[in-house]
Amino acid sequence: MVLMRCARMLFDVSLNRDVVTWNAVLNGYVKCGDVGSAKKLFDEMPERNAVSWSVMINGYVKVGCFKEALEIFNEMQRSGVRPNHAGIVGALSACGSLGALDQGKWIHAYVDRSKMELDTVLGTALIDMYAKCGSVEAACRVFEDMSRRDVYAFTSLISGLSNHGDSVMAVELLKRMGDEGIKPNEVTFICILSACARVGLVDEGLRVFESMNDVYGIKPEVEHYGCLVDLLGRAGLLEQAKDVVRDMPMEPDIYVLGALLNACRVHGDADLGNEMVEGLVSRSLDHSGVHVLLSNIYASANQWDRVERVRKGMVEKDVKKVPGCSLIKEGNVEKE
DNA sequence: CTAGGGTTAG
Repeated sequence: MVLMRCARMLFDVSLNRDVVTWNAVLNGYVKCGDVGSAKKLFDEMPERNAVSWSVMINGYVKVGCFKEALEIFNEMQRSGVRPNHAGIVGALSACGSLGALDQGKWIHAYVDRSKMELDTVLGTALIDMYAKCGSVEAACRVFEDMSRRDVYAFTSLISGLSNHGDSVMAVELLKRMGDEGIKPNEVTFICILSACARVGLVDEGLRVFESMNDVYGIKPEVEHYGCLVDLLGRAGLLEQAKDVVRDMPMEPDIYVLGALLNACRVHGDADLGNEMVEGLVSRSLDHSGVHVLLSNIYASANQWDRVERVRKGMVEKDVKKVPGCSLIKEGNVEKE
């Protein structure tokens, strides 16, 4: 933040300001997450090239303003500047988040028409866009069209297949990665494990979890334990899920416990849910989502007096939580 | 080659 202000001052007094320099400052604002200042500067620029536009597009994507990102992309088309790979990738990512399939298809056609090379980054962006827009078939086609596939491309398709319930294909892709000599990473395993959890492929999921360390040399992190607890919990194997939480080599985080609580809700084990929440409070782990889950557990078990107690406790805790939350957020921003 | 780009459970 402070560095950015210094950079801006230097920029303002410098005499030799070409597009490259303007873009560097523009990019500085975007890196700080300050798209507002970036847009102001962008509007003042005497000359803009493809990089200027792509920085703005990706700046909006980064802060979740996907509509604005697509508006900038369209404006770029009107102004006659040809988009570069980065601009296309940013626009595709916005399409995926908005579920804008038609716009995404148009961009795909544009990529083909202008003979842009389908490299791993552009290919992954297309796979991701199609998968998020609900067209897994198109995502698969792009995947096969690519001349080279890396771990991002594989993981993106695995995630897409998983979200559409095709977990068997997702696990098969893990095997295919081996055939193509691509090493899965920690993100790949999160996608595979959650694919197995979704459709109840318990044995397959357990095998994959074991293989992480044994075959691929990747130490499971807390996120992977969260998937494992979810896998067992959804299948109704509450005791095994509880054992995992007890024996895991690190402190369970809110998602691990959330997965276990959710399993309690689905399988109607209000007592285990209650036991867990007491554990949570004693370790001062707190999250409003836990209270929502807990009250759903009691509701499923027809224990309405307990639902009421959770509701009261929630209100109290949420009031206490507000200053703490804002402190943490400010701390993070100040680090920049 | 440059200022710019892709995957994540709940």
